[in-house]
Amino acid sequence: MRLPVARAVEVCPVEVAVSVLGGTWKLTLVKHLLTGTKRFNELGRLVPLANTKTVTRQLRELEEDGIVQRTVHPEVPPRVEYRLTARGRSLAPLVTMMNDWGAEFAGETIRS
Amino acid sequence: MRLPVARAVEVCPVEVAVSVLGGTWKLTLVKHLLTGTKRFNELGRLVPLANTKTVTRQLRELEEDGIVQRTVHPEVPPRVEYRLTARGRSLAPLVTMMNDWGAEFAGETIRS
DNA sequence: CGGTATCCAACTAGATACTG
DNA sequence: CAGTATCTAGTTGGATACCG
Repeated sequence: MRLPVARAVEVCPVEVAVSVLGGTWKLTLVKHLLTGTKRFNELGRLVPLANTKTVTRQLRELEEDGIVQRTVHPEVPPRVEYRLTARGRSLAPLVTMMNDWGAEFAGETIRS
Repeated sequence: MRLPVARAVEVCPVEVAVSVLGGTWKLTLVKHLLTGTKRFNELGRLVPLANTKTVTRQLRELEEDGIVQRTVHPEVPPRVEYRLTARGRSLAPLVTMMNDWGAEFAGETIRS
């Protein structure tokens, strides 16, 4: 995981996407951000199995990769907002497909 | 990674898909299998950065999850073929999207 | 509120060598 | 050919506590 883009693309562009999106919670975070700007603890509540450290790291990597934009509002108490960039919003169809495929898979698996 | 399906789906169906498909080479293997049945070393050559151990494990997990079917032909030398199941073929649109998105991402990233 | 720091367990991945 | 065995390095994730 986290192969440099330049190498990944030589093997296969699919690898690039896996490299950028492959963190355990990344696509779920993107999914929630597709419904609008969110604050840090809001995202944390939406992904209850991940702890703050994990959420922080994955958001920072998404930021580095230009998927997410982080805005700090200098207030007390602090307010930090996360929103998708244009590149992040371009993931909408992909997230929808993964969501549908995952729901289908879970339905079949749990029935059997 | 590799959250049990039953828990993942409670959080979000996207997590299910990530759990099943999130291995570093899994989607690339699926992509190559979409073009037809392949033998073990053929797949290995198509994913040159992964070693045999890694390819083996990821194929086995895909098999457990009903994405890939493994057929051993009792010959000398041995021949083992991997093909997608119906569930595996249902990933075709997803793989295409990831491929296109990855290519786009790499293009933008390398240019800048 | 939105994180960091620390420490630690578990898993992943790779190199290399070997086998039925 | 299609793996397995062994050993090791590196990454991910989690619990808990603390900070500006």
